[in-house]
Amino acid sequence: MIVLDYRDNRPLYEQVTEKIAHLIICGALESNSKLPSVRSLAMDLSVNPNTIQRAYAQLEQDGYIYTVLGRGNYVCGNNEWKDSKLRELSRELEQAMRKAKEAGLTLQEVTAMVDTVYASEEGETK
Amino acid sequence: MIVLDYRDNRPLYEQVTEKIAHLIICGALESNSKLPSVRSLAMDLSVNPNTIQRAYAQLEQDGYIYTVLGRGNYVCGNNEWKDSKLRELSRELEQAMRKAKEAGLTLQEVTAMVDTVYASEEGETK
DNA sequence: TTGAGTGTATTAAGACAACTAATACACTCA
DNA sequence: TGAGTGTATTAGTTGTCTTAATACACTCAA
Repeated sequence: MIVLDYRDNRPLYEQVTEKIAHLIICGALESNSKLPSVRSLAMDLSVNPNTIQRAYAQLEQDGYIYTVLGRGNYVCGNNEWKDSKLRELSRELEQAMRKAKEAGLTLQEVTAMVDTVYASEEGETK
Repeated sequence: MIVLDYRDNRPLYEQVTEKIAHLIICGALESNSKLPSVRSLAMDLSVNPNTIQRAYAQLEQDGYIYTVLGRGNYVCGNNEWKDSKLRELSRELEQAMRKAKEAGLTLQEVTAMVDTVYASEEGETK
């Protein structure tokens, strides 16, 4: 299911998190399907169960999966993770915008920035 | 000039940086006036000169002060730090905007956000 | 009820980075 | 030339991050 790269100097739990998130985004893991248990995946990858536990906790935090105690971990319904991520990024954007305004960024300048960012590719603004 | 707070768990150099930046922003330190030397301020605060050196380096990086080798550190001309900070925050804003767009934030939504942020106080957009 | 399978919590060891200090070096100017 | 200034190098201490070891708690089928 997953292969760890020990030359990668990022932590193991982060690699696991990223790879599983990628599988979910790609659609390789269907909604509500069961993920491998903490212990079995840990065995597969030859790491401690806590490492997988941390990755799963992160994935739950990010809205990719949900946990049922004593039963296992499951992939969230479609787009739940998308909404979660969008909300988070929107919060960050608004915070950055307020700080920039505070520092003196004018309405004209931020409007120009929006135009630039949203014109940089095809008009996929729905 | 400055009092360090040892209950504050932030690093000393950061406290020094912040307090001096505050004095400059408030106007308590005039443009082109000389700051205490690395060694004298270190003596005052009973810390190592390197700690002050690091704080001054940060302040220079942020555009608050400038250094003349062998002579000392001086407060920058008005608004130099302002421009520097504005540029930095603009970069961060644009980056946050691109990420949010990537995650699916629509043009309508970001436009609404701009309206909200820039309407929250009086129209000081010049 | 019980035991196998599951997630969770606590604690500790090792690696690593951040912070600060000690010290030596280099520049300016009276 | 020497006193005052900023700069660079190195090292010790401290704290944080990552991972593992281990024990605890929940679920469900037999």
